[in-house]
Amino acid sequence: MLQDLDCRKCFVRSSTCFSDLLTEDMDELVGQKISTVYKKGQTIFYEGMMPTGIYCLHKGKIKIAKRGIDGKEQIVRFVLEGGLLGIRSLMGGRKYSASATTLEESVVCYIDKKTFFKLSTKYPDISHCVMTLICTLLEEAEMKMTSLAQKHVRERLAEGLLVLDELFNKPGGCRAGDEHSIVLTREDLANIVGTATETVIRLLSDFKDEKLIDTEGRKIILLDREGLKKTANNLP
Amino acid sequence: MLQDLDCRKCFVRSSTCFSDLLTEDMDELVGQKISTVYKKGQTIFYEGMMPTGIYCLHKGKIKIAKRGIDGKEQIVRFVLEGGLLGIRSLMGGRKYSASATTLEESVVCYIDKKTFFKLSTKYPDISHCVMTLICTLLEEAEMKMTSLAQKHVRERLAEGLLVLDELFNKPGGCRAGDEHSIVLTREDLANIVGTATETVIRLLSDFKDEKLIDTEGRKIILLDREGLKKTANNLP
DNA sequence: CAAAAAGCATGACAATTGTCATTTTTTCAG
DNA sequence: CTGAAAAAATGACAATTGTCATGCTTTTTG
Repeated sequence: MLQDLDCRKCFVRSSTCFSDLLTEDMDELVGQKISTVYKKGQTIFYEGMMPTGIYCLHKGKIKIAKRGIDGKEQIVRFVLEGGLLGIRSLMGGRKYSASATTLEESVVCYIDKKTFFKLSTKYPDISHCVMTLICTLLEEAEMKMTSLAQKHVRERLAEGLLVLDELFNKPGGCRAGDEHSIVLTREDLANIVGTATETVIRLLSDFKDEKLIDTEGRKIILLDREGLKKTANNLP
Repeated sequence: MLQDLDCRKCFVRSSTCFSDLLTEDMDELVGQKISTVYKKGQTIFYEGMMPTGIYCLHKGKIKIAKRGIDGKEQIVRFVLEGGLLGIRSLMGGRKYSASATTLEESVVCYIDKKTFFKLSTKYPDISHCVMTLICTLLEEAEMKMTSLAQKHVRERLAEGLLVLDELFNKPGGCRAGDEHSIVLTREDLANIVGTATETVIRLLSDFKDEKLIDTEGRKIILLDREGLKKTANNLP
């Protein structure tokens, strides 16, 4: 647990639902929230647990994944700095339907549901922000459903690489915005795209032969994003 | 267009977000809403259009489907009597990401977004109901993503039949609640499950040989739901 | 009610993808 | 920095699924 994180000075707060709070409410938030450091690979909450609040990601990267068939996991989405964890389950009044696991050392702030609901009742902007977020997630989920249902693995992998690049290397992002690279295990990639690890490895080799990507150990560097769009069968 | 539908007497209203309105607001709703009859196969809104309000389904069945690869459609969900159409797009302030098409003759009431937002601001229950609805849709979408990513077509089809049966034949539902049957084209089934029509046809023959289902023309009758659960690889 | 259209069924074959086994390489922790 | 553990790579083969072509049946509609 960390004592010295002050939301008032939090550099990701402007990109969260809590960007505009009155001083008194900000003080309450600072007093209530509990910040915790998680090491790489640690799990913040597990599928099946009942939420008692929400988590706001101060630093790090999180994967949200469901238990699938025979213990194989399905990665549903990622959360980056400034993002909320567990909001869908809390708002829907349901158990977590997926677990949240860190991809790297991360700092997470827990906000009690009582505090959160009090704030969201007082600030319509918070409710609105949460509603917009969940609507976006649903739209993305439906797009992904369509890809999974209709595209071949090769197309889905190309698409997945492009989506991950957009997500992890966006200009305002946390990392060197210039290099278009992705660092994930091939197993995680397989669990995003919905295929076997071996298939991902083989297809990545193909992509490499076709000069679409390059690899350095685990790291995948996108060389030809237009080419990837074509192989992803993404029209524009 | 229909003139004589009165929300105050609407027999599905109790199952909608508008179950409790003051008389004055109910009067306004009756005045504002526009009811339209759509014939089987007609489309209420198209993917890509900007929503200007929401639709409430008074009577009938609607499929919500996205344009996928090479014009193949992906059925994202169904809406039954009392359900809302286009709510995700309206709340998210985005274009429709899917189209809504009737599966049978249907009566749909259109509510202007101004009226809807006015009501939802006045009645927190409406906002809450909408939030819960969208959270449920997201949870379902993520489950479906996992199935599409991890299960074989055979398992997905068995699962799909069970889900459709739950949906269309629920006890309080509109149809003979006793017969567990599904009436959809094999193409629609393929577009739910994410496969080719021929594969659905072949697998349905297999299921018939295995006494899991029976068919009468287009109609599919579920004979052995426990057996279907097993072949769907659904544990409980 | 009958014609036209839409949907269903089936066969043959090819392409895609999964599985398992083994070796090599990279990553991580002490 | 180094050794153990995890991940990546590769081969061989089998199973699943998609595609195309064709004929038959059911459904729809005037």
